[in-house]
Amino acid sequence: MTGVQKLQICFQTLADVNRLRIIKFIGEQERSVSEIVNETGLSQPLVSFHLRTLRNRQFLEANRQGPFIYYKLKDKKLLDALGLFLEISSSISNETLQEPMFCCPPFWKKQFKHKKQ
Amino acid sequence: MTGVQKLQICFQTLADVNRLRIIKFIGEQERSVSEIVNETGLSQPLVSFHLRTLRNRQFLEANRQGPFIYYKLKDKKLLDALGLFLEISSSISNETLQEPMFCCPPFWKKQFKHKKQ
DNA sequence: GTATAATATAAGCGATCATTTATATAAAAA
DNA sequence: TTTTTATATAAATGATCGCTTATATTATAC
Repeated sequence: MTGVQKLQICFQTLADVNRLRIIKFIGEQERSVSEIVNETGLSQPLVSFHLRTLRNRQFLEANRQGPFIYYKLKDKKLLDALGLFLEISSSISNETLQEPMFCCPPFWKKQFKHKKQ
Repeated sequence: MTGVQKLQICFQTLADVNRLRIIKFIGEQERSVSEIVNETGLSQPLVSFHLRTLRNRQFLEANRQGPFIYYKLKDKKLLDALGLFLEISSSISNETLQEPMFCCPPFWKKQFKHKKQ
C-alpha cells in the first residue's frame, strides 16, 4: 500500500463532521460512548458506527471498564495535524467553500448550462 | 461556517488518490494539464474535473500561457501538512487499513454475520 | 436464573462521489 | 477562415458513504 493510498484512507476517515466532532471531544480526555452521545446529540448506533470506523482506522483505541467502554486517541499528533489544517482551511473564503463541487444536483444544472452557439 | 465544517471540506477534497497524486506532482513545480495527464495516466476530462475541484476549494490556482494552463499550489504549507499525515498514517498497519470500514458490499455480508444463538 | 443498562451490529435507503463518453470552448497554426 | 491542439463542461452511471430503525451482545443488578 503506497503512501498516497494511506493518505487517502486517512483523509477519507476525517472527512466527516461527526467524526471530527468526536475526535475533538475525545482529544480532551478519554470518553465513554454515552458521554459522546450526550455531547454530540447523535443517536447511539450512529456514534458506535463512527467509533468503529475510527477504531478500525487506528485513530482510536477502546478499553472496557465494567459496562462502559472508554475511547481515547491513539496518537496525540493527530491534534497537531488537525490544527495545521485548521490554519490552512481558515484562509479559504466561506463563499467558495460552499459552492457545490461535484456532480450537480438537479436544481444546479441550469446555472452551469453554456449559452448555445 | 464552523472550523469543523471547513476541516471536513478540506479532508473531503484530499480523500482521493488521484487528487493526491496531482497535488504531489504540482507540488514540485507548476504543471500544465497535459503534463498532469501524462504523469498520471488519467483521462484528460478526469484530470480537468479534479483540477476544477482543487481549484474551487482553493488548493490550486491556474494561469493561462497561450493554449496551456498551468496549475500551482496556492499554499505550500499544504505539503508540510501532508508530510505530517504521512507520518501518522505510516504507523498504521496495512492489513487493518485494508479492511472494509463501511457498509458492506454483498460479498462481505457473510463474514459479518453473527452466529445464531 | 431474569431484568436492565451500555454498547455493537444488521439491513436498507437516499445522497453524493469518481469516472466515462461525448461535446464545447479557446487559442494558435495553416 | 479552417484546422488543430489544449482544456473545460455535460450528462449518465456505478459505487460508496452516512444515517435510521431494528435487533443483538455484553455486563451488572436483582
